[in-house]
Formats: sequence, C-alpha cells, structure tokens
Amino acid sequence: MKNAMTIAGLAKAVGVGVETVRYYQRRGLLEVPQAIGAVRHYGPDDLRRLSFIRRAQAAGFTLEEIIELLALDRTEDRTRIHAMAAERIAALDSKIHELETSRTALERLRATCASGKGSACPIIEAFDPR
Amino acid sequence: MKNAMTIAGLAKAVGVGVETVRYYQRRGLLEVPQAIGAVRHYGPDDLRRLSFIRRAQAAGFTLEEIIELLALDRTEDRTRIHAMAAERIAALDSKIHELETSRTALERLRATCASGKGSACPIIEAFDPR
DNA sequence: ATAGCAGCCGTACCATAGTACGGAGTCAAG
DNA sequence: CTTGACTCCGTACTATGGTACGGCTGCTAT
Repeated sequence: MKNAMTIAGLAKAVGVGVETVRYYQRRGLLEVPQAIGAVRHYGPDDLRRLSFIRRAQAAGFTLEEIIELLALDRTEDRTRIHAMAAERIAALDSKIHELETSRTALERLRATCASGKGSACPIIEAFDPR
Repeated sequence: MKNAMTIAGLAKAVGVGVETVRYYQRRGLLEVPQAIGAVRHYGPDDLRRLSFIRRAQAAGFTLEEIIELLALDRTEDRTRIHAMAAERIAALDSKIHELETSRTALERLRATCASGKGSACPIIEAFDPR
C-alpha cells in the first residue's frame, strides 16, 4: 500500500524517536492503527497529526493541552478554542519579551567581556536590570 | 544588624520559595552563610546572587551552567564567558524565532475560528507550515 | 528454512527543577 | 515561661516529557 509506513518511518519523517511515538500513543495523542498482520501501518493522517503535536509543543502547549486541542478539533467549540489560542498568544508574547530582555543582558555581557583589557568581567552585574 | 534577613525574607524578596533557596544551597548555587546562633542571616550579596540565578534561568541557562557562570565570575576566563554568551544568544535567537512562528500560527487559528459561521474550525491545519 | 532485523509490549529508568514533610531546635512576644 | 512562628535538616515525592531494556514474535531476504 502506498503512503503506508511503519512506526520507524513515521518517527523519522517527523524527527522523533520510535519510543516517542509509542509514548504519544500511550498518552492518547496518537491512535494505534489496526495492524495488518502483527505490524501497524501509518498513513498521511498520522503524519499530519504527529507533526501537529510537535508544532503545538513548540507553541508551548503541554501534552495535556494538546490532547484537549485534538479533541476540540472534532467539535465546534469555538469559544474554547478561541480562549486557548488567546491565552497562549499572551503567554508567548510575554515569553518573547522575556527572552528579548535576556538577550539584551547577554549582549551587554558579550560586549563587556569582548575587550580583553580589564581583568574581571562581571557576569552577575551584566544581568542587573537597567 | 541592618540589611540582614532570614531565609524567608530572602526568598520573598526574589519571589521564590524557601525550599527553592535551600535547593540552590544544596546544588551549590548559593552558599550557606554562617549562622548567628542557630539561624542563618542573609545580606545584599546573597540577594544579588539569587536574583542573578533567576535572571540567568530566564535567559535559558540550566542550573548546571549557572554554577559554571558563578565560578567564572571570579576568574578572568573571558574566552569561556564569551563562548557561553554567544552560544546562548544564538539559542535565544532561534527560540525567539520559533515562538514568533508559533504565534503566527495561533493568530491564524484565532482569526479563523473567530468568525462564528462555518461549523468546524480546523485546529490541526492552522499549524501547517505556510 | 532459517537468520536476523523490525515491531510489539510492559516496565523501569532518566533529567531537570523543584516541592513537601516531619521532627527537632530556637527566638521573640505576651 | 509558654506559645507560636520560623528555622534547620534529611529524605522522599512530584511533574513533564521522554528514553532504555528485555523478551517475544513475525516478515523478509538469502
């Protein structure tokens, strides 16, 4: 059958380990397809779903939340979806801001310690809020 | 003694729990000050150090790396400091980029599902790379 | 037909960063 | 001088997201 792969192929296609796929199955994020013989075969749907999981993780959703998102995907509870998206966007915004602040501190540290003259290079002070 | 506080004061000043301070002591990130009587007292130095730890964590350094940074702070190994800063800035940049990409996907999801007409609101597709 | 790689399964273990708990001691106020 | 809050200490437990192991079985190529 075309487009059908075994667990290793699925895992590889998304860049995760086989054990990770099995872990997601146990957690209920991926369903366990019916086996043809004793071996399961995965298709494009599984691939999309697994990719989604990874992208949602990158967006900061926990696996628990992703389980909810996947359930929500089959309903039409727009209110809940909207709320989850809005909440995550807000969290993302503050996280991005935090990382940018950290980046500034690190730039300062890098600049201060680049010039090789003075002896000490005060790491702790580099992080002081300005 | 002025400026001296007990562990709860220190923790509170930085917004962590007492147990967290003790955990950092065990991990060697904070030193255990000499007790006056049976109770330890903490001063401005401890406060600065603890604040630094938290900011460094926000920058994505692990506690293990922070231990190294604290050790480095007393030396003048600028090369190492420079390398660590540069490495972290790069990681931060790619993380920020990733979060921004995620944010875009979430905005798309929010927009798609905001209009209350169609029935389904495809969560999974909202994360597809465009 | 047989070797050997894959897949399957359950269970155990890992890293990171805390958080909780229980007992004993101590300090300060009333 | 008692009460109550706080400290100290060691040990155990938690959450999150995997990763590893070992035995068994079945598919496939030689």
